[in-house]
Amino acid sequence: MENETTETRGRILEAAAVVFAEHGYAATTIRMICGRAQVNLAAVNYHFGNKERLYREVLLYARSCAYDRYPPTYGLADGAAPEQRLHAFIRSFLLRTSCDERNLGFGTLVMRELVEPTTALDMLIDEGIRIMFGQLVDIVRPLLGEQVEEELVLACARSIISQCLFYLFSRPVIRRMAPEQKFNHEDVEMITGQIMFFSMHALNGISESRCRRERPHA
Amino acid sequence: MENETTETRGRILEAAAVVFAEHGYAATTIRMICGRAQVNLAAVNYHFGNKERLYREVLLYARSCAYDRYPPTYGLADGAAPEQRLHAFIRSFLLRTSCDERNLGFGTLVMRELVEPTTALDMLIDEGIRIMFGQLVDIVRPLLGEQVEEELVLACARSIISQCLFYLFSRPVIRRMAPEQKFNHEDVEMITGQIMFFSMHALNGISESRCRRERPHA
DNA sequence: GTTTGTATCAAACATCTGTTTGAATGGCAA
DNA sequence: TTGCCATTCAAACAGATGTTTGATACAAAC
Repeated sequence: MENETTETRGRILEAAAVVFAEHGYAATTIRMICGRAQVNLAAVNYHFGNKERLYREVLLYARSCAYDRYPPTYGLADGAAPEQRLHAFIRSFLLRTSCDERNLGFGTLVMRELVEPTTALDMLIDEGIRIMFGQLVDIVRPLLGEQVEEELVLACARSIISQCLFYLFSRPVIRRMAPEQKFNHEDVEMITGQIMFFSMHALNGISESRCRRERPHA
Repeated sequence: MENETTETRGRILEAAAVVFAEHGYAATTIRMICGRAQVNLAAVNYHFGNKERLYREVLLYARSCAYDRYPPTYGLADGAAPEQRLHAFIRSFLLRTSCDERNLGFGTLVMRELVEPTTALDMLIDEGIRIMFGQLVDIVRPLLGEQVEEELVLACARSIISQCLFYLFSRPVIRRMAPEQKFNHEDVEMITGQIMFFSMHALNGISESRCRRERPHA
């Protein structure tokens, strides 16, 4: 055909991302996807083999879309200070997993995969989550001062990433308890600020208390 | 029959909680539940009407079991200090949502409901989540010092509850990245300690920085 | 004993599911 | 043209799903 990947294949991929994100793997039917993509029912099995393989390709496709738009260094200058690097990490994470249509529901797809793991979760962990968390750990380490145990760095990194995940997982609740929250770019800036505010106070406090322990009554 | 609620009904309720927690609403079949409960296929529709009404009753049943075992004041003496109250809140939250079989998968059920809301989510929010969060806010407020804006209290409460939710949502990932973590009672104590460590440093830092702003150069 | 109402059961129901099939289409090289 | 190949399509497939049905069992009430 015209392209190496046919147009039909692309339409299925985009439609499937939206439908899988909205309903989850089990509740999504191939008929929903084909209806939205306006292609024949058999097209999914022709182009992707079966539903599960389509789902795996959707995960990879949505992830590459979201990461292309919002890489972990989004809006960050070279040689920035650790605090700025943390700010950029949190902000790009929130943007990448936000409901922005052009992310193709990446955040929601991963969220669902975490809650109801399929065989695709290992793929996501090995090729994405592990790297992402490692980057955060490298940002947090210098913020905790010198000679800090790695276990403490990991615990702090978990505390920080958990605050980012909160606004991913609790979106349905927040939407009902605080409908004014819209999760647009403006809200992301504010949420980034709140997470930074809380976390930097924690990191600075931990760092200081450890200095005092090293050199008491100084 | 012998009891006001028949034995069959109870068996279905317990079996359904486990199966719904394990597979989610859509992927759970009535045949799975009845097979596990060793009752006839028609028993679900006889005792509960249909699958959705059974699911709602399961949510309420699992919640009451989990809250009976681990109330928000679990292990807390009267008149305890705010910091101890926060410790008890975090610990009971983690225990209540842990994988302990006698919680009937309450944590997992709520987690799934958050990710894929049904009409039952409103019920959970109005009768549970809102109250739980309000209790946390009341614990956090005195820890931030006097005359602090309510919006800041809410943001800090969100930062704290998000760390607790992390160990609920990310369990599948943690299980694969750090298999030594078992989420038993011992691990809960350790995780509680880590969340307290990070959060108290944050709260103290925020509280102090605001005092300094009130009385500069004091 | 007869009736009544609750509870259980095997079987069937209509519908929806993912997948397959075989024919039709259309572009392209020989 | 002819043959070839990738692609699309309507139709059908077998199996699973939630739900219903009508028969049966059984204890209590009359």
